[in-house]
Amino acid sequence: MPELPEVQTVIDTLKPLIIDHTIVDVFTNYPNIFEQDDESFRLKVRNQTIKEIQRKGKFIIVRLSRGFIIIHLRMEGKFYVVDSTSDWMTYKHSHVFFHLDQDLVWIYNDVRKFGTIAFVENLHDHSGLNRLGFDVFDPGLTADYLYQKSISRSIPIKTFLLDQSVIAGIGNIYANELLFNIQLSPTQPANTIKKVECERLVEELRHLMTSAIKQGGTTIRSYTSSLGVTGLFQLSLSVHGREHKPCQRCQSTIKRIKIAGRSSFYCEQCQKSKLRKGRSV
DNA sequence: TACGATGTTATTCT
DNA sequence: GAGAATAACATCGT
Repeated sequence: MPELPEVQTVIDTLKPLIIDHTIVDVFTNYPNIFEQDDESFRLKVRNQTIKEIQRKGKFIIVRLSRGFIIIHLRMEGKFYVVDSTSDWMTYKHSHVFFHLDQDLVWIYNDVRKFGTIAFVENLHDHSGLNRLGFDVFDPGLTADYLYQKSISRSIPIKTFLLDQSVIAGIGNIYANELLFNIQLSPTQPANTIKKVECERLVEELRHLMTSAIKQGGTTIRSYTSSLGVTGLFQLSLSVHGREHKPCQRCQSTIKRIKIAGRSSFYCEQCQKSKLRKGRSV
């Protein structure tokens, strides 16, 4: 699935295709995708016009004339926008079909069916959105904020970075990349990270995400953004997926371990865990 | 063949 | 409350 840069790429690609179009009707062959009853979802969005598409963390927010559609692509969700006269009925793993005006079909496709779609009248009605901390690019995300949040957390820094209620938008790939870039061990407890390291974390995080978005998002395995636009950033990954390969900084061998059930790639030489008694700022 | 792994999040446990 | 385990599902590689 899409990480934040892919979500942004999907939004950028989708905007010119569906904004100002009206949803004529909605069909699904897998109602569980919806967080509510599929018939009530249909009645809520029918005859509404798509006004804007934005993002918070990895949630996609589609603003309608009245209310919002909140979409999370989870692991493998993606969109297609096709002409209604094409053979869209035959697409594999397509689960939701938004029939738009001017003979367009906006399709939600999800091999693993992990994604979610909901309609809400107001953004604060959505529990997933409510849980999120500051988005990666939200000015409220500062080193100080991160430091304060880390004080009560003994979990590995990598797990802390993946906690969407702290920072919204970091996924497994970018957590691995980020820690490699600033040379922190993924296993180091969050409450041993110094404030100056929080500053570097925030700075490098934005730099990493910005350059990934510029390159159209990462593609690993099955992901393609709408209309088959494929990201190119996977060529730029420094550690993720590079187990047994030489570290690009020191040539020693990249290791892979499990942290909180997620594959974590790192260099034992460059990313040594610094054990500290307490911590100084 | 069977099992483990895959970019995520919410829920349920201890 | 914090943190770990598990579930939702399909596919691919070992």
